[in-house]
Amino acid sequence: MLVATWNINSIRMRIPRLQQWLESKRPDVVCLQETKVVDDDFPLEPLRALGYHCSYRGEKSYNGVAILSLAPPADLETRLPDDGANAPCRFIAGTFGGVRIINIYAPNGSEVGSDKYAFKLEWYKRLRRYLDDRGDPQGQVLVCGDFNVAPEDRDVWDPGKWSGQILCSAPERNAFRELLAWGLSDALRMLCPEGGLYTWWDYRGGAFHRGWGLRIDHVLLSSSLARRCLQVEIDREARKGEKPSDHAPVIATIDEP
DNA sequence: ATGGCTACTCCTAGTAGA
Repeated sequence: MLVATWNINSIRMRIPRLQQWLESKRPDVVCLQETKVVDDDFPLEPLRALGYHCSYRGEKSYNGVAILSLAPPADLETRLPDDGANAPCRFIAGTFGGVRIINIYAPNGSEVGSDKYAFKLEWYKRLRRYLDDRGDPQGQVLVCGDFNVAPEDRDVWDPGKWSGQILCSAPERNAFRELLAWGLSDALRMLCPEGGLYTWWDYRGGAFHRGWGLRIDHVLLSSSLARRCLQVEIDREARKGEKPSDHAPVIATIDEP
C-alpha cells in the first residue's frame, strides 16, 4: 500500500502536475494540503478520470485538505470534533484497507509569540486530544500531512539560523513530540537517520537548488504499521521544473498484513 | 537587515505562507 502526503499549494494551479504524478506513482492514498478551493470548485473530474475517489473540505483562498484514494473511504471525518463552525479546514480522516488515515495541515504559526503561534500550539493540543479520545494506538493508525514543524536540527538546512525560529522553536518541537508520545513513529526517521532530507524549500532565492530546505511534512505510524513500513521516499523530482509546489511529496510503502 | 516567490482575492495591492 502506497500512502503519500503532499502540500500542493493550490490544487487548481497544480492539476496538470498532479495528474502526471498520479499516473506515474499510482499511490493508493494521497493526502493533500493547501488545496485552496471551496468544495463546489474542487476539480473532481480529472481526478475521477484517473480512478481516484475524492474526499475533501476546503475554503476560499486558504487551507483546505483532501484525500484521493483508489478505494472509497470509510468513516470519513472532515473536522476535529472541537472545531468551531468557522474553523479553518485543516483536518480530514478516513479508513482505507483497515488503516485509519488522518490528514492534517497544521497551522504555520507566523512568528514565535504571535496570536497565530498560540493558535498553532493549541491546535496541536487538540489534535493530541483527538487521538486520545478517538484513536487506538494498538490499531492501524497513520497521521500524515504538513506539520509545519521541523522536529530536530537534522531536519533543518541551517540550524543556527533557524534556532528558536518559527517551525523550529522548542514549544513547537515539544508539541510534535507529544503526538509521537501517543504511540506514533516518524516513518522517515525510522528508516533514514541522515541529515539533508527536506520536504519544503522557499520559492525565493533559488532555495531548492541551494539545498536550503526544511523537513516539515511527515508520515507518522502506529506500531503495527511501523513494523510493516518498507520504504519512505521524499519525491524531490516533484519540486523541480515549471510551477512546482514549494513542498515535495512524501510517499510511504506499507506491506500488506 | 532588506520576505528578494507564489497564489490568493469583490484583483493591479495587500495578505499569507514557512
